[in-house]
Amino acid sequence: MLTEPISLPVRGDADVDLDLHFILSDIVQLSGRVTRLAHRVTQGPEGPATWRTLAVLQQSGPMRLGELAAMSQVAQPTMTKIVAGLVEREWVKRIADADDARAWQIGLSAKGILKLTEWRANLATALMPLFEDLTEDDRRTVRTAIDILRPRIDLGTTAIPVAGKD
Amino acid sequence: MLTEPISLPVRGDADVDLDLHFILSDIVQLSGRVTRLAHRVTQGPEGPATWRTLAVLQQSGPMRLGELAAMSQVAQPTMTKIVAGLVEREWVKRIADADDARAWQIGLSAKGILKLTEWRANLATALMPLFEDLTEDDRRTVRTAIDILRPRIDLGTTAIPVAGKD
DNA sequence: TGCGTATATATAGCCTGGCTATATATACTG
DNA sequence: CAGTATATATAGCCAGGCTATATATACGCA
Repeated sequence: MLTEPISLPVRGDADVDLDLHFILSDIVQLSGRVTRLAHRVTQGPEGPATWRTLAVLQQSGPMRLGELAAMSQVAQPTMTKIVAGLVEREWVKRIADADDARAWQIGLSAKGILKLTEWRANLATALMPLFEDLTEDDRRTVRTAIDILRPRIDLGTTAIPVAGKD
Repeated sequence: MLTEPISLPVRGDADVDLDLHFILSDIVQLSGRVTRLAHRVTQGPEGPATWRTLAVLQQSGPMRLGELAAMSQVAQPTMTKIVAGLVEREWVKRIADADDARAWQIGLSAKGILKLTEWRANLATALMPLFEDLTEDDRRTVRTAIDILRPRIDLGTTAIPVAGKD
C-alpha cells in the first residue's frame, strides 16, 4: 500500500460514533455492501429490483402499479418495465380494476410466492456461514436494530421529498 | 385492497424472529430499501456503484483496479468502466505501478474526497428527519448492530463463493 | 350531454452499472 | 527466450434507473 488510509474525522470515539450523521452514513454504506453481496451470492438474471418488488407485494398485498412504484421507490415507468417482466414470468398477475379501467391491481401469483421464498432460502443459506457464530445477544441486538430502522425507512418511502421533484 | 397480505411463516414470535434465516432475509430486504432510498434522496447522475467505490478507496487507501473490483464486489471489467468515469471526473487518479507495468494504483484525489464527503453530508441531512427521535439507547443499539455486521460483510467480500464462478 | 382537465399506465429514448468472452500487454519461469 | 500466467481493456449484451410524452379513462361542471 502506498499511503495511509484516508479518514477525515476521528472515528472510534464513542461520541463521534453515536453521532446520527455517522450512524446514517454507516448504515447506507453497509446496506450498499449487503445488497451487492446478496445479489452476488444468488444467481439468476433477476436483479434486486425484482425481489424488492415481490417483497413489497408480499408484505402489503395486491395494489396498483403506481402504488407499487411508490412503495418500491422507483418511478412509474420503471415499475411498468419491472411488472412487464414479472407478468411474462408469471410471477405476478394483473387483475383489472373494477372501479377504474385505467388501472390494474398487481398481485403475487403462487409461482411468485414460491420463487421469492426460494430466493430468500438460497440467500440465507449462502450468507449463513458468515453469521453462524453470532451469539444470542448479537442476534437480539441485530433484530432490535432492524425493528428500530424498518418503520422509519418505510416512512421515508412516502414522507421524504425525492430529489429532482418539485 | 383486494386480499389479505400474504405471509407464510408466523412472524412476530420471538423464536422465529431470532432465527438466523429470518434475520438475514430481513437485513437484506431492509438494506435494499435503504440503498434505494439513499440513492433517491441524493441527486446527480452518480449511482451507488460510484459511491461504493470511493468509500472503499477512502477506507483502504490506493490499490490496484483488480483489488478494487474485488472489494467493491464487482467483476473487473465493471470496475474498469467505473474507474474510467471517475478518472474523467478527476475524482481518482491513476498512479503507474512501479513494480508492474500492467497495473495501476487507483487513489482518491482531493476532489474525490470532497465529493464523497459532500454526498455523505447531503445524505445524512436528507435522512436525518426520519431518525431524529431515536433515543440514545436506540442509537447505541443500531451502532452496535453495525459493528457486529460490518466485519462479517467485509468477510463475505473475500470469503464467499460468488455464484456462477467455478 | 359533452367539453376540459386530471389521472393511470404505456412508450420512447437515454444513461449507469452489471455480466461474460476475449484481446492485449506485461510478467514470470524453465 | 518460449510458453504460460496475470493485469487491465474492449466488445457486446442485459437489467433497471430516469425524463418527457402519449394514450386512455375518469371526473367536474356548464
